[in-house]
Amino acid sequence: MGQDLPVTSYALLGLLTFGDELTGYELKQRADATLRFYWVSPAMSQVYSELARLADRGLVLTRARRSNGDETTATTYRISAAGRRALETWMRESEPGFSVLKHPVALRLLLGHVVDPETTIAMLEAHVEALDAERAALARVREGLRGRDEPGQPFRHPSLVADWGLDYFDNERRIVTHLISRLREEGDA
Amino acid sequence: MGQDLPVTSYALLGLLTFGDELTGYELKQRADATLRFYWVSPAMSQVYSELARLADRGLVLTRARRSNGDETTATTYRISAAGRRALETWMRESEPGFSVLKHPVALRLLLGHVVDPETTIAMLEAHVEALDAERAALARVREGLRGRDEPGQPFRHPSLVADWGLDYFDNERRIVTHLISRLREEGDA
DNA sequence: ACAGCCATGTAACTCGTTACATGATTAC
DNA sequence: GTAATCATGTAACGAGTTACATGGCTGT
Repeated sequence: MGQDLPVTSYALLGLLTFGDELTGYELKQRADATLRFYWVSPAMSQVYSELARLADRGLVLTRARRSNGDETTATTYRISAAGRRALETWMRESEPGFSVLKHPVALRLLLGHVVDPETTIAMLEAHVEALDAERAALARVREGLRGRDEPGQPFRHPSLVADWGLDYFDNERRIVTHLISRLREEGDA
Repeated sequence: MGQDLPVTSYALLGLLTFGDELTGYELKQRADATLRFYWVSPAMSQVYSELARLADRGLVLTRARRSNGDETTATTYRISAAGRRALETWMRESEPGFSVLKHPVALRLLLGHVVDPETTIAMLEAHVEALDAERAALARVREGLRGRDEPGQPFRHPSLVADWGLDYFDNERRIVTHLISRLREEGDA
């Protein structure tokens, strides 16, 4: 039956459990706003192909929207009862597995002996700036959940995850800043 | 010339800059010990195909080891001068890009409204255990670098990255433990 | 009129995985 | 003798990307 799907499929399906009905385009935007921080935001083309597969298996239902005359320009998707069951079974019965981190900055620091110290320091400084920008983007998302983020409310769990993410960014910034000063001290010595 | 390679190729090439000569098998072990925490440890089969590609481009040099009679059972790889240049150019001239995190536990917490609170709490508790195990594995790696981890010594940078990783694990544990108590309080209310 | 966003998809391709296949050496 | 580890690869496949192609609608 519910032949196993990749995690990204379930992730997209999960984004449809917040009570609304979205176009592929809108789903991509939601993924960019949330999923991106903890998983990946699939390319536009993949969003469409995943939705097609989910529809194929009856896990989402489609509806034509905005029919002007004969032209149908948009299709919206909503999760089906079977989709909810499949998602719940997946959550309950499969192992999450451990996180996979692809951290190009850490990788390059590992190989720091290949370049001069200034290059490494500059890279870490740029990383701090990037972290600040990402943190700010997540903070805006978090703010958007205010008012519906209490226990029992619809965005309770998204808020918890966003708080986790913000804390992660704060800690990462602290570590990297500390690494920079360690490297600077070596340079002066 | 140095047609662009995927990051994983450069990562493997970088693991050969620590002054020794390894078989594919040994390189995989080194990747499991280090790369795994900040990047990915490629499958055995990919290690061999990446090495073949690197050799093809002259970035690594091969040598037959352990020839008993006529049989050659192992090939070792070392980085070439061209390989060092290519790696340095890559480090200096390409943008690292931002980290990609695939965090199945965060993803499932995001969708916590789909299952009952106990399921979510149990998942987070299992995650704490997994974190402890990973932290311990990294701590063993870090210990193995003691004595060669001072500024100017060969494992300086690997040590910095390992310290970063340990700090990350500590912080993650703290956050997740806190999330568990938040969820528990809600359950009691 | 033109830019930018909304909206949908196809095609080609690469990365990386699992499964499979083989065989030598070492430890108990 | 048999299990684990060392050692090397091939083949099939799937996930996910970029590039390409198309067109409507909205604001200036």
